[in-house]
Amino acid sequence: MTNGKKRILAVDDEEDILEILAFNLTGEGYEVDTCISAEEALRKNLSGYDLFLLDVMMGPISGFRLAEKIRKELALTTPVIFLTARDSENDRITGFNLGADDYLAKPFSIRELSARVKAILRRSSPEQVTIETVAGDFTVDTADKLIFSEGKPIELTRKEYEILALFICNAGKIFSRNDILSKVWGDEVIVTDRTVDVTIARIRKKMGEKGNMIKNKSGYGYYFGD
Amino acid sequence: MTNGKKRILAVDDEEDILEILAFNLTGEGYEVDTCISAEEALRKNLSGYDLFLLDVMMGPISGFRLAEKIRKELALTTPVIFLTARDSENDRITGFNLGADDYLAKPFSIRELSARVKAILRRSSPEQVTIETVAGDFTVDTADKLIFSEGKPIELTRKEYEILALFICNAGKIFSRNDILSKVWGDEVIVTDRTVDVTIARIRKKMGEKGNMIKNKSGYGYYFGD
DNA sequence: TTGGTTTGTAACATATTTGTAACAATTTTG
DNA sequence: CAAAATTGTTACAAATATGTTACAAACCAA
Repeated sequence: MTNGKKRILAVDDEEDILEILAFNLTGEGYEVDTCISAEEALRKNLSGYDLFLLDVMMGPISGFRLAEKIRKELALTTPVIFLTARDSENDRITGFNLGADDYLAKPFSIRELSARVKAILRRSSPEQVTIETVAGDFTVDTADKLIFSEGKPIELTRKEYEILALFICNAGKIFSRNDILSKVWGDEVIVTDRTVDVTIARIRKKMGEKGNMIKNKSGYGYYFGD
Repeated sequence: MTNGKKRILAVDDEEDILEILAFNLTGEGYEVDTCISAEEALRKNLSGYDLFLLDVMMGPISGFRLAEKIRKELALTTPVIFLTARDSENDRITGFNLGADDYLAKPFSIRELSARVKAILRRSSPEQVTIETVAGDFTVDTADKLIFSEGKPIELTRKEYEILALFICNAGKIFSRNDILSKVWGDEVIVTDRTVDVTIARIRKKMGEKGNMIKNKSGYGYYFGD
């Protein structure tokens, strides 16, 4: 997990379905890989995923058998959602015995898909309430997205908060503009690297006197601290 | 407007049983929801119920395990009655450790059922009159599902009540639209996240001058208080 | 059923945040 | 010490996010 995004592997023998899944879930902020068969999936490193979406009916190895292999041979507890047109009692029972966390009957609506995915992922990773404190009387509250200076919150927008939190939690470490761009903006978004400068100027202003805690090392980047 | 009816959630993998439960308890003046599996129940917002009726033997997640999740993961103290054909000493112990408030062995008579339910709800009611008070003269009465501002009740619908109660009981904590959706609507309901905005607008309006106690932090979500 | 209430959606109006470009100030380098 | 490169600052434009309204759909009690 490079950027905090949840990784999903979708396995289905229909190219169309894979495209729909990938397109929509990527849009929801997930990182989506796809496989056209169970065999292809088994050649991958499956331990890096947070969720599997498996078609039940495909090729020689069904979604059920793939799930079984994942659970038993690879000993993974990663949640699984089965995609299926079938809805008989028999199928459900087979699926649940294999530890299916949910079912999605085709055809499914995009909303239903993303709701189920969201629900499963949330359940498997409870929210964390971290409170980190750093020198210079700065406190970062990652739950409420607040940064305090001497006990008083600084009014920051989202990007501003993300940058300052990054700095404070890594005080002293120098971040190049590209580091900041990829960590705060993500890798898909393309903005001028001067945007970073402007955003930092805005943070400094909101920090008042303490604004000079954000330093610049010419030619390298920005960092926080003395 | 929220009515004062007690809400019961019945979970059993037999459709027939669910119908019997729903029909009879509704007739007794309760509001009854049903789920055909523990998985389905877990996708709901479970904090809004006053009693759970759980079948012990079902699917991959038994009633015992469901109760465990309710107690531990969701941190709810809502009373639980187990429905079971089994009656061994072993089962009883497991159930009571999980905080079972009663047992009902299948087949059970309707009279027995409603007597047990009434007894449990009466017993748990007094303690359920949780009254939490927060700054700004707001009081939440979780038993009657009422919220008072300066002693006077605000006329809220169910969703409105749930959101405002969530906010007041967690004053200062920021909730994203997704947080609110999954806590108030549950994970099985699929609605646009803008629905949250509209509902909050409605709450604010009903709160009158105090409406601005519900704040928004752009890009993050809503919270109550300063 | 019926009519009233609640809830969900879409469309539009505002407000806030973010991105860019231009230019000023500073630092680095030869 | 200049010239070049880098960084700081400002004002404005574009993109996002939120507030609000009206109406449709779902729900519920009689």
